[in-house]
Amino acid sequence: MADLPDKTAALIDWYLAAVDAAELTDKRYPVKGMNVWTAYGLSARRNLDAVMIREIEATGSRAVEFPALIPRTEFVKESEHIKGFEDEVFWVTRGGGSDLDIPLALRPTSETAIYPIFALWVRSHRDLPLNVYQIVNTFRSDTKTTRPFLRVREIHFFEEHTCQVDESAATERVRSNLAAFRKMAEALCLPYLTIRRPEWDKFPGAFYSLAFDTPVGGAQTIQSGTVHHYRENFSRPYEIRYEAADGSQRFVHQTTFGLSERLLGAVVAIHGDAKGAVLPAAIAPYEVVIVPILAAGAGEAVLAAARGYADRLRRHGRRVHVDERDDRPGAKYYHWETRGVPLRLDVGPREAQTGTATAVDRLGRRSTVSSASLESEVHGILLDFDRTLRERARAAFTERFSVATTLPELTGSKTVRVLAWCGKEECGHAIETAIAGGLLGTPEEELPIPLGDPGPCIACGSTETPKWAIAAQPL
RNA sequence: GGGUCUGUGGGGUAGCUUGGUCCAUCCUUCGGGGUUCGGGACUCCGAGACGCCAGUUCAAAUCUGGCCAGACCCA
Repeated sequence: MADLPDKTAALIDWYLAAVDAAELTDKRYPVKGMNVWTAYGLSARRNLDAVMIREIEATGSRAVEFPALIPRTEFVKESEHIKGFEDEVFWVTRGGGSDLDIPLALRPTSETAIYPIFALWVRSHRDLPLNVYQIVNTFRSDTKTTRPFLRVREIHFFEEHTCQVDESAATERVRSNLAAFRKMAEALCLPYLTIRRPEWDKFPGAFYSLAFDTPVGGAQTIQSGTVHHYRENFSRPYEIRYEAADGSQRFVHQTTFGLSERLLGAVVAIHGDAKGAVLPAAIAPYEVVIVPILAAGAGEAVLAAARGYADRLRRHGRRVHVDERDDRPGAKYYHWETRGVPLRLDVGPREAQTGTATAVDRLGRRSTVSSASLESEVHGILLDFDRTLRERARAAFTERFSVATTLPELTGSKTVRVLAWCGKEECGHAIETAIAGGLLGTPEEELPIPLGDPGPCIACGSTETPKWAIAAQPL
């Protein structure tokens, strides 16, 4: 079995090989940026979806689904939005043998599909807030190099769209989304920083955009989600109005919250090691794989014990697989380690006889569990596994930021950089050029490294309105 | 968006300049058999490819064009 490329030396090469080896996706489909979801990968994705659904529904959001095709006439109503997306929209221009009178856009995102209908749904302040989400595929004709999960042209997209009575209610919805994402990231053991994007990089049409960025090594980050405040930018062109209690007609203030399979990519990139993927229990297709060790003569008793353990764990809601393939145990260990399974239980003649199992978690920690307390011990091991993953990722997270005080320092940077920025766009672009990446924006929360007040702008030296900002390269 | 390059079994390669000797080769993968089974087993038998579509030619993996996919560089 070929070893993976070194993760610290060549992160992207490691990532591509690790995703491939874990069989999370098959990238041989002959359309650029569109990959096949394998059974294993789809299972992980559905578990990820379940985490999103659980946390967003806890905040009162309900699932809807809108069509994938949007008439050009609706698509073009908000000018900033169109400018932002027109270069990457796939158009459907023919139906059967004839050209369509009105071309149909294959949604790159769903504002323009949803908002004409929101205008029908929202009549009164009693209809508000309107909080709905959908998990659908969206399409963007990205011209850059595509990468499984991180940059694809068919995106598995979670998008919440909301309508609120006014700006402050919308701001409150943004905060609620940030809190929901905090819980999702907790389940994925994923550290991140919430960053307010600069004006030129916000979502097209948004009032402001907040993004969740996770440093993954070197100066590189993965943007794993965004929350946008739209104010009335869309409700005006789409005429989403309501009658307030005082009888006046008002436009709603809107927000959106977007996530995608990038989260899965971020999880692989953050937790994976030299053996391959490492998946937190919340999204692992199998939380536990049982490997029966079928030494000559003891086969039946061993298999019976292994299957018995699996049944009991399944009754407790665990996702369990018994690897009964005719293969040697060592080969099976590597197989499941590459796929990131959190916990392995070995059951051989010894264990079958003593009523135990040998537990080895994906971090290589070994213990013996006894049949009598199987369910609770496995539960405890998985909790500890996630906790350790979280702590390990958090420790690495704090080391992935460093302060830069001059532009030349940004060149060839080995970490994400924290720097003082005056807020001017031209200075922002100078910073982006220097780091050969992006100015992610200004952090919305405390940074993981100690900081005083920001000094003069790293680009122009102005001391008027410097703020701490983050510069990085996209993976 | 512009440019350069690449595409050979499931994965990695040789062959391409100068068309025929080539349906090759190694490590793996897959199917079957046997010996095995507590950290990537061994062995035997077998399967499997020239990105796609045209063109040139007696003859195309090889030359030409278009398309698709991928990599890198520039904007």
